[in-house]
Amino acid sequence: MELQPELAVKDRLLEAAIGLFARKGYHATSVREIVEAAGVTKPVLYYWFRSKEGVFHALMELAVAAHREVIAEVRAHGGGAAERILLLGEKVLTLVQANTEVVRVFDAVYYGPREGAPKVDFDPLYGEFNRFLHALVVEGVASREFRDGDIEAMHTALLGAFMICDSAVVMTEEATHECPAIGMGPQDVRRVMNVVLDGMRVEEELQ
Amino acid sequence: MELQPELAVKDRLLEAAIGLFARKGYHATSVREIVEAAGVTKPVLYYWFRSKEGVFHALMELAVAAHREVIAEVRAHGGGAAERILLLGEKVLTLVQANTEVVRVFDAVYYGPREGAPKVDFDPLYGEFNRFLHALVVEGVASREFRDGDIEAMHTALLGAFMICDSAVVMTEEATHECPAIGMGPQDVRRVMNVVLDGMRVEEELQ
DNA sequence: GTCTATACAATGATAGAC
DNA sequence: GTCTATCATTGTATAGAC
Repeated sequence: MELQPELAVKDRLLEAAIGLFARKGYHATSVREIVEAAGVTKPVLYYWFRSKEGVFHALMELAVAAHREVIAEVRAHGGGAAERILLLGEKVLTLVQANTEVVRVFDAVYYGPREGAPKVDFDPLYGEFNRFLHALVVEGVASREFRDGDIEAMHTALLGAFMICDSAVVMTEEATHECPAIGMGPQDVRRVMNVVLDGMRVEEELQ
Repeated sequence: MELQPELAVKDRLLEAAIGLFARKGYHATSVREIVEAAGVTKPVLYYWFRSKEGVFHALMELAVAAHREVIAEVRAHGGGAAERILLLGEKVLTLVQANTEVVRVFDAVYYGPREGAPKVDFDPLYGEFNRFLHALVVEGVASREFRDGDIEAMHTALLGAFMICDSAVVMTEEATHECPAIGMGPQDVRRVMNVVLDGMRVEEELQ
């Protein structure tokens, strides 16, 4: 008994913070709102996390763990470079789809101003994804699955293809822009990334 | 005389706001900081703009005007679909490059939480770009310059290619992610978008 | 048009009782 | 561990003098 009684309150605070950070942003969310949503009082938050920023970093750790797991799965998976690239996009987007609120929080910090925002190292999230994708492109060129072309441009184009899909999932609500007629599920990431891959594959059966 | 004496103070306030919004974000920037940076006092800001949000909307109007002009230039330009798509990417990125601070402000609002942020209609900016790009893709398919493939996927992939280049320009400072070895100028947008276009062109001379 | 001075709500954080 | 009560600070915005 008394093993994990923390989880109740701590997780309630974290859950409340996710929702509020996603809706109002980190800066605009007050400690008072978080604790009210969690049904506790201010000192409780300062007890479990050291500060408002501590809540954010606890949230970050959870996201990094989930992200690492997905990358590891694709890393362990076999198949050609193109197929693994598609699998990577598909799996990460599935993760994004299951955690839109958390992604919204990170996107806001990533694209938002650094000053005044919580100090965050995005490398375990975006950096790892990015390096893995680059390695897959290099691998594909080495195995002559891809053309011996502009590797950095290929990498960047694939990254862009994934990023726009990711955005489309997270922005669904009011952003009419992004991808007009695409519902955006894991299958759609394949469609979009395949357009890029078509420009990378060696010349034989395109389509 | 007395023709445009407003411009001095008003523009100084606007310039100060751009810098602060870009560095600290809209919400985190206080009216006090803006007026101090502009060398005036608070009531002056409330006199020229109606509120803090009024400053933001004035900034938006300037951006929309510049953006509209660039789009119109490409619209008036001749050439094939692919060449006009590349020109569009190149020109808009040049505009982005010349106004990184302003773009940072809008990116933060676009990717950031809507609640608590100034109400903004992004359609004159992103929507117009998006629709024009889509039209160019449709045009290319109709003229058999592009393959008769997945139009929405092609459009989305091109959009992603441009967006990642745009991000790379704006995020240069501390974001090691995005595009690793690409400096990102107008030429680089062509490189990246060309990878996507290679997957769209009808089968003949790839490369 | 631009100033000084200030109203008034809300913020992040803490002291100290229980 | 969780509470009540309160701190100092900062936020947007305005009244009224010049």
